Amino acid sequence: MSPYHHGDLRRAVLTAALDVIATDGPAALSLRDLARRAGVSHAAPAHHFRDRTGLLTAIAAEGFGLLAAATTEAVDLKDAGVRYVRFAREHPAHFQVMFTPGLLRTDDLELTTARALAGDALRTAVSQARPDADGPDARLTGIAAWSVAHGFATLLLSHNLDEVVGDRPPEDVFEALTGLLFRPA
Amino acid sequence: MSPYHHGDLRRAVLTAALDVIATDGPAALSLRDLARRAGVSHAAPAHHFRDRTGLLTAIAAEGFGLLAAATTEAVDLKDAGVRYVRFAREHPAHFQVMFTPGLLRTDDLELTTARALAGDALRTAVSQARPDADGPDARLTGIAAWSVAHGFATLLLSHNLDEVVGDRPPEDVFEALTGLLFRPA
DNA sequence: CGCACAACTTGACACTGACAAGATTGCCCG
DNA sequence: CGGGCAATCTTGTCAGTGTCAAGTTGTGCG
Repeated sequence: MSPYHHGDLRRAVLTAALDVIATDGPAALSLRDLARRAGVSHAAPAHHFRDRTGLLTAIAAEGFGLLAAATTEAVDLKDAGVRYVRFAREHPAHFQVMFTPGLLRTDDLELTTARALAGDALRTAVSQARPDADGPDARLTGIAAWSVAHGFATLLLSHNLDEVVGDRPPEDVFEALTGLLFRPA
Repeated sequence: MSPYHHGDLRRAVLTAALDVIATDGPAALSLRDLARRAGVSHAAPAHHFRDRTGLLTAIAAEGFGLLAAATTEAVDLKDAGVRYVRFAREHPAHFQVMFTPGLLRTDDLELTTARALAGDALRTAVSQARPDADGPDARLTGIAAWSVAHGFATLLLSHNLDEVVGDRPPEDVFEALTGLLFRPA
């Protein structure tokens, strides 16, 4: 079961890639550099991921799995949003890659199933919050909630909220923000 | 004033770059390819943009300028949001680059001033909507509105709303969405 | 007219992703 | 227990890229 030479090269390359992406973005990623970090030859990673796109696709699929797991445990819609933001903060590399389709093999089976799983978790949270409105209204509510959480998370990771958030936990700011949103203007 | 050989190589490279980014993302961008498209030697673009980062920084700065111009004309906060979404849809390459700091020279003067200008336009729209609440509450309102619009725009460009939006103008969907958001739950 | 400067070219180097072919190692099955 | 077999990894190579240095060409200005 366990590979022989390195122990688990696949995992090693993945974590090294996540490290690079989290600090310098996906553009700074180099397969040869990852190979060097793992102490293997330059072509070894290709055997596990096929190519650069394959590696990023694997990361995205893993990310959607983690996101689905986190979201499923939410007690209500606001909690789901908080968990979404927390996921983005704790797994910035996954998050960034997940929503950059230009880097991915979008028809990959593992990726599409993981993404569907995460989508189900979100829809469940929405239907719990508004059991009355099924149909198009519920779908719009889902997009609204998703947009708020996703926008906040994205702006957070792109360092556009640094001054406003300060040293507070971003999830607290987000929670305050949602309370503001669902009040009448 | 006008360059001699090409006419206006700077603009030609910029528009070619925007074209590539809009269809295949910033990762697919190659300075040598842009030079070929413009019919110049491989090192010609460097003279105008210094390097790859410089080109992307110039695109981001231009994008913030365009966004500021569009947002300034908004009549109220909802309109500002609609314009934000429309900007993302009409200038997807700019938008994508603007919010990927890993690709940019973040301390570039043109970039920071253009970004500040766009920020002012947003804050003005927020203060028009809520002239009573100045202070931290207004800042939170600004982030909330920004998050909704930015999240919707980002999900739209990453093709996560394709089925829901269908062939309707995305701005209409966004407008319906905001109406839903500012009602009490 | 000629001169300084901006715009562009040519050439080179290190690095990268991808592919092909060979070597090594652990595992399975007879 | 041992021999083949497949997975894992290596070595070598090729085209393409970004970037730098140095040379060329055209242009406007004094």
